[in-house]
Amino acid sequence: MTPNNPTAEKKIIVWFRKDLRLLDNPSIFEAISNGYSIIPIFIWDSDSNQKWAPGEASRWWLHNALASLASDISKLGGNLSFYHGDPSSILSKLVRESSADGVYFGRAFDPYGMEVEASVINSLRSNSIHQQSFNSTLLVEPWEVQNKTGKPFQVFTPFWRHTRKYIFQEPLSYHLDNISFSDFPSSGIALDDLGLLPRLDWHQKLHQYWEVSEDAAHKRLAYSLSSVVDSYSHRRNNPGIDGTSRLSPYLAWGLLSPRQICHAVLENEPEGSNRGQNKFLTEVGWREFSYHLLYHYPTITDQPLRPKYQSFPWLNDPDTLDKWKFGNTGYPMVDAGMRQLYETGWMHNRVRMVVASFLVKHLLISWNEGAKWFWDTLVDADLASNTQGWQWAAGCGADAAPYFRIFNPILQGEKFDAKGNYVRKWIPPLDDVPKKWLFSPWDAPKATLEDTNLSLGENYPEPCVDHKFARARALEALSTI
DNA sequence: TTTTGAGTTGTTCGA
DNA sequence: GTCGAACAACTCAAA
Repeated sequence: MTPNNPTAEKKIIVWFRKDLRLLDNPSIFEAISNGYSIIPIFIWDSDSNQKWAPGEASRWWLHNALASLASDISKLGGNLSFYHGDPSSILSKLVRESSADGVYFGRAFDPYGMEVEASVINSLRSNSIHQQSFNSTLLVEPWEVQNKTGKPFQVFTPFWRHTRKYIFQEPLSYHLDNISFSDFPSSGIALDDLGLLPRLDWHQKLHQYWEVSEDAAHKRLAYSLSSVVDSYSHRRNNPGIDGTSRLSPYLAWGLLSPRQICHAVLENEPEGSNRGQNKFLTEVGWREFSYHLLYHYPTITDQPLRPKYQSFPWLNDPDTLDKWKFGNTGYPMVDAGMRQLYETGWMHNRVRMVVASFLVKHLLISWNEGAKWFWDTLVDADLASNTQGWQWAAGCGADAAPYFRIFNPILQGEKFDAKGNYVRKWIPPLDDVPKKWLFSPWDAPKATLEDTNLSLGENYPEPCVDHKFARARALEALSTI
């Protein structure tokens, strides 16, 4: 569509969704390529009735990411506008008012995002408004990959064998100075009026742990390249050190693209064949795999991928669930993880597996409960990865792991937090407890504990379940299905 | 269609 | 303390 007056400014609306960045953004690239000035907007379209509406920590991150994006845009002479409501009607109205040529946006792959998108496409089409969508968040879109029988993959390794080649992509090349923003005045509302920040101010503390901006994402990426990637295959398992990328929250709202990450890693080692690099890139692959699964099996957010798990005899035990949520199970490795999560909005990946296995197998509480809690408390909450991770832990997902794999929370601590830095950091009463009893303090002789600050049942709980008993009970429950 | 090989991240037991 | 086997047979991908 061309404007009636060729000398008039050509305008396009860029609808930011889960791609809150200026670099490597296909909507922006396309706008530049076509000589458009951009009207940048964000629409908050969730309400409390919507299933899997972003959780509290995620909204905190979103709020700050939007503030940062708005500031970056204003430095370039633009103005990011915010709207609250139904994207279809907002976009149609905005195109009319601004006489923009149309709308560019990134595609979604989660059930709700796709529903919104379908309705937007219909509504714009029926109003003869030009719209174009792009892949702005994945290396490869879920429908581009299939196995030889034409079906979606359900096992990671063959999936990655087919998709790994997509790591060799160049980020889109353009200069920020070449972006031109339209001076169309904002008809939106203030960021604060989107109501993203939780009413309780527990989120205030998150600021001390996270810098939320596109710049910060690149700083962290640079740190990962210098100090994480090469030693990733072993250091990533130790939760007491800074051995992981911590890029997940930046990826979740698209402050960084997976393509940017892969490209940066491969600049040092073009084949990506160094062990640490390969492992690191494989984690990006797991994110892709999670989206692949969510797209092809959208019910897995709530239902097990393996149907026979529908009859699993989960326990309904709110009191014990609460102990787990707030880090009071009495198992230091589990509690350290849950406390780190509640305090910082993030948990080390190794510990996520331990706490998930504990909830699902030791406590026999449904993975749905764990997924909901993570969804609400993680700053990196991502529906695809969260769903995939929890189903994996519960054994009902796309993973052929044998069912008898039950993490031993004591051994996991001894193995991966060998020095005890991690549990001591998050559970101060354990400070003086000797290493031998650090992960199972209830086994320590009374005399040993007398020399420490630890007082079981007072400043740290007794274990809420016996490991041996719980393991046997889990195997028994698993044998019933 | 049938068959075969292989599968992110583990634990326990006994030699 | 270390090491290999058993756990118990499942599901998917590909030949």
